[in-house]
Amino acid sequence: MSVQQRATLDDVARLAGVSPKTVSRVYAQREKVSPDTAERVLSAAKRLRFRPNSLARSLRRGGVSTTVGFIMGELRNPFYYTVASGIEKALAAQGFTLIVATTDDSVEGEERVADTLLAQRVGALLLIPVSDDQSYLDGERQLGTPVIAIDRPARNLVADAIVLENRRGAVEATTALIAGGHRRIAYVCNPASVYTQTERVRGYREALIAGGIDPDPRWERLLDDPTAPADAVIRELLDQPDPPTAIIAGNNRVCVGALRALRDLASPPALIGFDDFETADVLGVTVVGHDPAEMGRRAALLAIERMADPTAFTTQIELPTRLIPRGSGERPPATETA
Amino acid sequence: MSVQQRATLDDVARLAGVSPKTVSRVYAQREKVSPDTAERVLSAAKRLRFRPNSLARSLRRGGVSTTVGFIMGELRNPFYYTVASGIEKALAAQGFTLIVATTDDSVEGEERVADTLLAQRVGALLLIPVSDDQSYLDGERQLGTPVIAIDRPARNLVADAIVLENRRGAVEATTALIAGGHRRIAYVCNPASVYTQTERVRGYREALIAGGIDPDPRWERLLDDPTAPADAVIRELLDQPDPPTAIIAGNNRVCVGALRALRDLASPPALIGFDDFETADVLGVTVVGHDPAEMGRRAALLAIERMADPTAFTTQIELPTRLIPRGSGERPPATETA
DNA sequence: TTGAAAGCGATACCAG
DNA sequence: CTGGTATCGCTTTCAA
Repeated sequence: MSVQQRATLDDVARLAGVSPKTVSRVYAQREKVSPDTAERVLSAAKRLRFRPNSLARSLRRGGVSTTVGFIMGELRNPFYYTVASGIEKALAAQGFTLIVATTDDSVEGEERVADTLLAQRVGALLLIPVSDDQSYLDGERQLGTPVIAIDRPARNLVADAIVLENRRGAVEATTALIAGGHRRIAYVCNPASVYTQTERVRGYREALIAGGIDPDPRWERLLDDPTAPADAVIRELLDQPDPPTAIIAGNNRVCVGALRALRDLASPPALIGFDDFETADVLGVTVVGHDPAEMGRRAALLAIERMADPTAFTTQIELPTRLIPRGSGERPPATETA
Repeated sequence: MSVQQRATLDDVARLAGVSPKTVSRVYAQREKVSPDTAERVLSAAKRLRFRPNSLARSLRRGGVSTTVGFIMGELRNPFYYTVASGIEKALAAQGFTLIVATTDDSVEGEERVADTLLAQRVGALLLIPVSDDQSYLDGERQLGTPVIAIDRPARNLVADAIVLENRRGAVEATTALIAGGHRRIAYVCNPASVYTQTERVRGYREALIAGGIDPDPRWERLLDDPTAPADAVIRELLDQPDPPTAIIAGNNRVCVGALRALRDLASPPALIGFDDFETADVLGVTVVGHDPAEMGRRAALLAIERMADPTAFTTQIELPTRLIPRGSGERPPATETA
């Protein structure tokens, strides 16, 4: 079984009886070639099963890269992959391909995979920051590789960012619970020391104060322990005297954990989750929803724009959230004397 | 704001006072360089923020590609992205990067993105076949690019495949329902004309016959209409006289649809889904589970193996499924006279 | 409209 | 152990 050679541009040129450059022109958009020769070239290319090598094309200094890198925590997280899906679609529509790399949400992982991606000479780098310091990317940025942070802004780095209106979303959820008659409203999240959560916690507290309620640490569970199971945390929260009558889950992980903890309760507290998830409607879970795919799409479009002009000013784009009532958030507080 | 140049291997060589080839050796594993010069080179590289260009490295004829392409239907489908996650992890562990491309489950899409990926000179191509003819990849395979089909075998192409024991899983589910006293057991899937479903339907029918029950078209809904909402199909199924007392959902989409249709029923039929999903335990759904991440991992490992030796014989690997009882599948048939 | 020659960044071959 | 030289596949001047 003989392994043949791959046909190159020169092979095509030879067969078509033209110069390599002419073949190149045929494949380059908006370069003039007489229709006659173009056809000769194309048929030769077809005969040889020629496929232009985009590696070689990108090699040239300042050559156009056709790839974009995306660094994410892990592919199994619904939020992450939905963002990835939005990115991929938007890129593909413009002829770019997506290289994904995951960090397992670890700080070392982030820098390591960034290195790999940059070695591939991606035209732009999209990332959901894990580390609280992206200054290691500054050299690359100065070299002209645009960096776009998603979901949380980059730290110590000039970069565009696409984030959510986290604070506003939290205010809306909290206000709705207050309007529903709740006074003891808990907020649970894990991890807590990330941008999205600090913003959401801030909104939660602001809304409490606006509603005439003093924020109380007893109702806050701001964890930073990847191993802490959310359902256990929720159970502990509800086991205290004077338990909260409503819970806001800071992300979908915690929300699913809360569902596990609440499923067997006779009169469960109200529950509002952050981030929508596929079976939330079946489960009747009220959430602060947003559109992760749209985040990805916007990030990809911005990346393409920046690749065209890396010197432009960077911006931070905030995407809206909206409260989606499905039942769990509309439960009234259990009557005290029941 | 001046855009600087990226440091090259030659720059590093110049600064370290050695030849380019020596720098190259430092970065190539298992090439002998005196520790003294190696250190000089590395410090020079660091000063210049040098990052080897893997594009240039792969350009050389027979050069080692560091990328693997994965063609999938769409990134939002839990099954697909879990597979992708397994692939990515396994690849990253060995220094490869993953390029993903999605087809929106369309036949034209598959060939189009395969083209893009091959233009990137991926070292191997993994795909979940959509088209029923992958012969368009044969040229590339002969050129030495291994192709690995996941979930369903490739058609008209010599390629490795990693699939599930679909038939066995369907037999197990059906047999369990029969053992539970069910006689009218429905099977619903959409799309139906894909390998996994034809296998599962076959297993379903075999198990019925083995249990002394004649397969009956009235209980089969083998759809091929992407727009048909699963919940409507289930409702229609249950509305007929003499409705089934148990339903097997051929994939997770249909299963979630079934949940929507069944949620308000007083005495819902038993339900077993194919494919596990995140909130299945919360919802108490019995499923024929498997491990999509493991499929991805195995596919990636096989790809790496084949890249090292593309002339090896191809194989088909079957991965096990297992019935996970969670309640919905254990419901007894409603008493006829209730 | 077409072609010749140089070069992108790294590696392999063969000497030293 | 180290260094020249050709080369991978394509694109960009600059001429013709």
